[in-house]
Amino acid sequence: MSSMADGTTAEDLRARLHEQGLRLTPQRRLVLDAVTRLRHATPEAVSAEVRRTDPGLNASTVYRTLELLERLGLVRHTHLGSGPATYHAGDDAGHLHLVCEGCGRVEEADVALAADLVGRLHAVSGFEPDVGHMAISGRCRECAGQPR
Amino acid sequence: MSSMADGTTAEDLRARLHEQGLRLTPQRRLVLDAVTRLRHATPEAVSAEVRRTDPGLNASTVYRTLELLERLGLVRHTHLGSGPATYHAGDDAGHLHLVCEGCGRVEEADVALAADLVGRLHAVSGFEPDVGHMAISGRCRECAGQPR
DNA sequence: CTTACTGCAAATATTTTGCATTTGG
DNA sequence: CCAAATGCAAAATATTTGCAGTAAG
Repeated sequence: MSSMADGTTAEDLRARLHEQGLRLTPQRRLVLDAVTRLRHATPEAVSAEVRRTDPGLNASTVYRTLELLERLGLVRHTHLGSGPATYHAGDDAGHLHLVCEGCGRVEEADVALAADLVGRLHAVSGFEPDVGHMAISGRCRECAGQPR
Repeated sequence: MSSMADGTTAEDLRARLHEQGLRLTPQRRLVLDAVTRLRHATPEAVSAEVRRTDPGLNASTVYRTLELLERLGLVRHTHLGSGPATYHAGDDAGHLHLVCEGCGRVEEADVALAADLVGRLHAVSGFEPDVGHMAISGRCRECAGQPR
């Protein structure tokens, strides 16, 4: 019940680590699992999730592991507004993040919606947006009318 | 040399404050001046700037003042990547922020470039983006090719 | 065995808060 | 005068780091 297609991801993980003389530890497996399962999880949330399995797993290990997994290209992080960054599995990168200033919820939207913007930006200033990393704040349908 | 058209802004500030029974203090004037002069300044940068005039001005006053000015609609903040938020004068809001992951520089672009995206998002999910608050990370022309 | 990894505790960095004193109006 | 604002110091939050012990391969 802890994983679905995670067998593949775990193999990936092992392979990527060994390529660089690094080791596959239970902690690293747990962190990757948690990020995959939770979407848009803060380091704090990841810690809470992994501790359900290993209550002794330390926060600094979570931070170090997230950083490592990002270097390996297995997870990515985005800054959604004021709080801590949120992490998501790397193969889950193909969407825009819509952050509601009213209720704080995070929606996702197809990156294709930004195709026009990407093209224009590139034409105008040579800037190459990292679309999957883009956080757009605003108001969701429900919060749209309300004052604040 | 400390202000150009700031006389207007200072009047604005006084008026807005008095509307709500609040007071115009030298500290508040200095903070608004600094935000206007520096573009995209972190609270830290604002502190440094105001201390050039008033070395005793406390950091917590800067934080409190930035929050106040934002409530009054005179400044806005944006989260540009990992660091602290950056503040800019409110009437300076009409641009997108392009943050380069390579060199860290912040470019600005016309909000009109995002018109298509805004329309599509609204159509698809009812989401109303706050365009002036949008931070887009990616690679600027200079850093575009490079590995990382 | 060897060296990478973890846990822990302490150090940083950033922002917030309570309270006594000062000050704008 | 009096309520609002500041300065200061301590608290809260978020993240990083050094190091001694543990464990992957």
